[in-house]
Amino acid sequence: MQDAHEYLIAHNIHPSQQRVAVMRYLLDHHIHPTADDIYTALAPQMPTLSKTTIYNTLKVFADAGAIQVITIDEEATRYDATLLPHAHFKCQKCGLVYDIDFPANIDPTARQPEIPKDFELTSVQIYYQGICAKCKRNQN
Amino acid sequence: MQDAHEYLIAHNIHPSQQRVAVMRYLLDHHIHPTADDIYTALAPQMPTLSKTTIYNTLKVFADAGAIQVITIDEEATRYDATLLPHAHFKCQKCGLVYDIDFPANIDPTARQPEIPKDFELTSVQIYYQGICAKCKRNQN
DNA sequence: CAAATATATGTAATTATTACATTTTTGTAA
DNA sequence: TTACAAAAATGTAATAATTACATATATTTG
Repeated sequence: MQDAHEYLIAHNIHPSQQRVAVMRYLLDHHIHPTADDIYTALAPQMPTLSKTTIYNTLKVFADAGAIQVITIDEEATRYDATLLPHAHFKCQKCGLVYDIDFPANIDPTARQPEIPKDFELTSVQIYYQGICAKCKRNQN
Repeated sequence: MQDAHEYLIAHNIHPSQQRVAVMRYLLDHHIHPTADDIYTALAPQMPTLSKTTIYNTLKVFADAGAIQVITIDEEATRYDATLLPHAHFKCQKCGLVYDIDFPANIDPTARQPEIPKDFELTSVQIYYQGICAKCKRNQN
């Protein structure tokens, strides 16, 4: 559980009240929330909070490389403050997105040999889909 | 360049005129089109074609496992008739999505050891992002 | 303090996608 | 072939995520 304030400063992001709140939420809830999830969670304690602010803030974070943008879900973009490389698994029944260790033999910080040499690589995302254990158990 | 009609039958999909047209487009254009791309391309030759039909058709294809659904792009879902496992690279400048060979040491048809044993795996998508060679050259 | 800049807010627009009711086409059996 | 049922296609309207934009508030700096 890191300090959101420090984390923002470390990424050269001015730590406004709203930004700290959003970042704290992301650091404390590794559930890959959507913009709406974050807004719904924070709005009660921040009556003037605007959903546009959530979107603006997430864009600032993403542009600064402070969070990962996850597009595994067709419906809505999800966000993840964990920068350590890891993959994601989306359950097709319940919709939950799980963290998965990165495949041992892929080093996402290294150049991927399959990509043409004159392409510049910025990020690697690995998305698995299937059915999670809980949903498998509940199947009739 | 495969025959769309045969391809549909091989996947137990009734080959209506519209479905054949959509599948033919996907087989002939490996550009990872959006639903709108497909509609825009086919509408001139099929005056009664409806965009809803495009969406319905793509859902039928996806459910039958005849195409891949690609969510690398935040804006719109993209579709790919190539079933051979491969990764994708999205250029952050021009937005083009390129095909990339799958990492040699990942066999997507095999069980991925990082996933819990009681999870059922259906698909693996690997998405790279960065800047393609063409856009790098055109940078000023 | 005052001006400039950065950040936040609210409303309205945009747009991909889906829901749903209706129409058309296709397959089948009398 | 004709009639009926099922499948597929169509059009319109709704939904919902995201963005554009104008305005307001807060913060920094001279």
